[in-house]
Amino acid sequence: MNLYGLIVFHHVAVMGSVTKAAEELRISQPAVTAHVRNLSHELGLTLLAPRGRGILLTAAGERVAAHAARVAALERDIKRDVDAFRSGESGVIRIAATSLPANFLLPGWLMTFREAYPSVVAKLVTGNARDARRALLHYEADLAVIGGSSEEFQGLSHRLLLEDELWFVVPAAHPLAGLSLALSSMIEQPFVMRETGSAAMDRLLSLCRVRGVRQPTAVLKVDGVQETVRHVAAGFGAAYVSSLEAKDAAARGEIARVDVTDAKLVNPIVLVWRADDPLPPIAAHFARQITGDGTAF
Amino acid sequence: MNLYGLIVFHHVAVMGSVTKAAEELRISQPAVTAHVRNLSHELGLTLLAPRGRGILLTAAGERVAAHAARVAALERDIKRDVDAFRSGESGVIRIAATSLPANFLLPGWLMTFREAYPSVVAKLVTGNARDARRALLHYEADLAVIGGSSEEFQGLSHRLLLEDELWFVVPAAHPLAGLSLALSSMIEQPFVMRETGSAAMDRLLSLCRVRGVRQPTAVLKVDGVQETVRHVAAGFGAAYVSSLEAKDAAARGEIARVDVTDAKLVNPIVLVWRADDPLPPIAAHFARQITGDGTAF
DNA sequence: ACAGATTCATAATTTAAAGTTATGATTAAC
DNA sequence: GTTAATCATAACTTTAAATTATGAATCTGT
Repeated sequence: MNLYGLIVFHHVAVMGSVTKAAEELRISQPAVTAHVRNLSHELGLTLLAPRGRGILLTAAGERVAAHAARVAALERDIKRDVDAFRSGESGVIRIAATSLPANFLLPGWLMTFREAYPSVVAKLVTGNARDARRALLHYEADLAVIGGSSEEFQGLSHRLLLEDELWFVVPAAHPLAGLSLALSSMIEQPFVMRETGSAAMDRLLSLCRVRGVRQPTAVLKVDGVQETVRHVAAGFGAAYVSSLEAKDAAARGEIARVDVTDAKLVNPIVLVWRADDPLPPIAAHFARQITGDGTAF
Repeated sequence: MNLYGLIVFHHVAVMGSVTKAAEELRISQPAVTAHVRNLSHELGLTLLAPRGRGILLTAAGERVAAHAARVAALERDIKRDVDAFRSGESGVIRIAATSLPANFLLPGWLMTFREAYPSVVAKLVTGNARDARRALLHYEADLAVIGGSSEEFQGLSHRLLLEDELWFVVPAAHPLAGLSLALSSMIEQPFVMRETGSAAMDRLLSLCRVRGVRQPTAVLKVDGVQETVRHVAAGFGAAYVSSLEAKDAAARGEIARVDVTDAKLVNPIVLVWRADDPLPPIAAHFARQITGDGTAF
């Protein structure tokens, strides 16, 4: 079915005149007549009847005109939505993130963003850094926020968002609480570790290998972001965690930091996106918000 | 916006392939590529991204594809409805009728028709014969059922549906009940008449004029179809009415017929339509039902 | 790793659609 | 009865949409 013919007929029906429809559409009157004739032939219905020196819609014409109005309305609606999408007013932001940013950074960022763009829909998938990069390359996400590694990657661009300090923490009442000491001493402590490798613990293990210090021993293996800190607070042992994870509990006096003078690592948290193709406008807005600059993404 | 381009893109989105979409649309692959390119340019959005040796929809593409699916669905819906309309399965029958057929004939006819065509919508306007003809000529109705006159009319065709007998009726207990007598005697009775001229009473008045008999005298003027018979039954006087109006009351013994030997008129009831243009299919079906033949309307 | 097949994009060309101007028939208006 | 308005038709031009042919990139299977 020729939908443009329907749109032309819609104008004829609304104006009640072939000539007026032609003026509105900025085409000639015979062009409108031809469209109506073609549509009429295609549908097998007589749409117009001569009425005086003008025209009048037949019953079939009235019925088809009602449908034509629906098409015109749908077209307007699509146009409106596409404009909103192009300008970045609405759309879907698909984000892949590792657990630290997914739990400690993105909730706040997305909340702020939502105030400026209320019609945004965010889809957040949490996984490890490899999952996140795979999601980007498989077009399952448009942005990734990855904590713990800032390696270059084929086809991906990245940008440092912040450098998260890694802290050794112990229960608040622990003898080492608040002290300064060397890694070799700290490592003697029993550690609470994440079951699935966390970026922080990976960094610690490789640091020990480099320094020739023995590997830390796990007194407890837990799963989940909050659980490590909770179990430290409960007295199970020390842990090596992101300052973001530890900050709140430390402020509440549940755990305490230990200053290990020869192990001051930071955990880079980077924004990653596909290097080649442009971000959806709404995702670009979000990226500009969290990087705080007007770089083209 | 080029809606056909959207339809083409819809096929690409559904098939996930330019080539498969081209096969489905029975056009060449470069034609599909060109449509997508044009649409992309028109909307100012990148819709497709190369993915391996195929393509993948971008976020914008997904969003536009969702709209394209709506357009495709609407097109199917319109096609379905237009087919139903063309075949006469559905549609609107606009009927203009005079009061007698509107009250005594059309209710039954429309009820029967509705059983065969449940999705029909009937619009019935009641008026006098002139109103009904005007409604036809002004395209406000497609069919008219007119009682009482069967004159030719410019631009209108007609067909006799039935010949309704006109009866003189009196209250059941009236001395004339069931008798045979001449018009000159009958006319002495006081008559119940319709306020607005009914076809039956018009015929009676002109008959009296032709026969040189004096005009009947009105003992009561009422308005409405049923009211005349009711007031006769109540004993107000005689009346000259359609057999259709009187039949039920006569069968219930509320009124009685008087056989006036020299005044046996019939009231032709005709179906009328515009001579020049074809009836809407559904109206043609209805016309065939009530005429009981397969004449082309 | 390489030959062959698949998929999409581009270029050149043809075909079909859509648009134009000019003009005629019909009807309304003065 | 003349004039103006409206739509339909015809002849022609322009634009859009299709075609075939071909090239670049990528996957498949040996």
